[in-house]
Amino acid sequence: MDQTQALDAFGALSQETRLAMVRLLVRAGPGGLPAGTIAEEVGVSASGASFHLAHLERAGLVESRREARSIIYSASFTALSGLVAFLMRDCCQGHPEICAPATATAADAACCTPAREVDHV
Amino acid sequence: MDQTQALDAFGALSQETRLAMVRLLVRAGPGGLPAGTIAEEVGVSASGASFHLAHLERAGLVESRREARSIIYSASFTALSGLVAFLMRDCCQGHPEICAPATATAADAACCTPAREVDHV
DNA sequence: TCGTCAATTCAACGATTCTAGAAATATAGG
DNA sequence: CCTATATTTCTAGAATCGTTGAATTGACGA
Repeated sequence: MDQTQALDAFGALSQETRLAMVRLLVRAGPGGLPAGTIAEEVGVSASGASFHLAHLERAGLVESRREARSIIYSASFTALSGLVAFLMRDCCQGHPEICAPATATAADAACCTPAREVDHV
Repeated sequence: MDQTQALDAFGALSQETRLAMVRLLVRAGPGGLPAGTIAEEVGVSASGASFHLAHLERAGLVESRREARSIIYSASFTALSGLVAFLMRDCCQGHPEICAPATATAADAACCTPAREVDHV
């Protein structure tokens, strides 16, 4: 994730409807959800949902696939984790003590395995 | 960091000049930099810099203090780490395997101490 | 107090973004 | 082939954002 991609990602996440969509899709998991369900869930019109989902897809934060009559959108976990990494790199830059709270929070979320068990990417 | 604060933070970071300012201030460390230096460094007019710095301050990402004739801006490491935590929480939600790469990247940056040495915040 | 330097505020303008509804496209079933 | 469903595309208008230059405020030294 370079600065330009991060800029696009931040832009995409800086809008209430789109942030809600991403959070919804993260909760939904890799299976994703059809556009219509997303629209209903976040409370926007079909065309509005399409506009924002297209924006998110352009920014690389979600992916889409057609499935019969529906188009299924799912969160791009690769992009999200890349964005976290971008923020961490910048935030940590020479300030070890700073990032620790964030890492601790992640540990609190009881989902992130310790870094030492993970191969460097 | 709640959703509204995150929204403001993303909005603040979604603009080239402002992202550059934050990165500059992170590099500068807690000591910060005067507005004039920031303006020169990122290549914008004095009033433009003031506009964007005010925006960043409203979003809580930077802090300011007067020092003689200058106003010194510095990054809010608390806010930045809060933003990372927000993203981690959402990103990790039920997907342990996802956040690991981000954590690994942070470890690569050779700046984040292992979470177990840190008190939960 | 006056002049100067550092920074902010203000006003105007162009550009981008968001929203809403109508029309178009793609898929499936009868 | 016709109809219904799911979604996107198009168009237009309102709102927000970013930039610029001029005017203003605050702090300092002579």
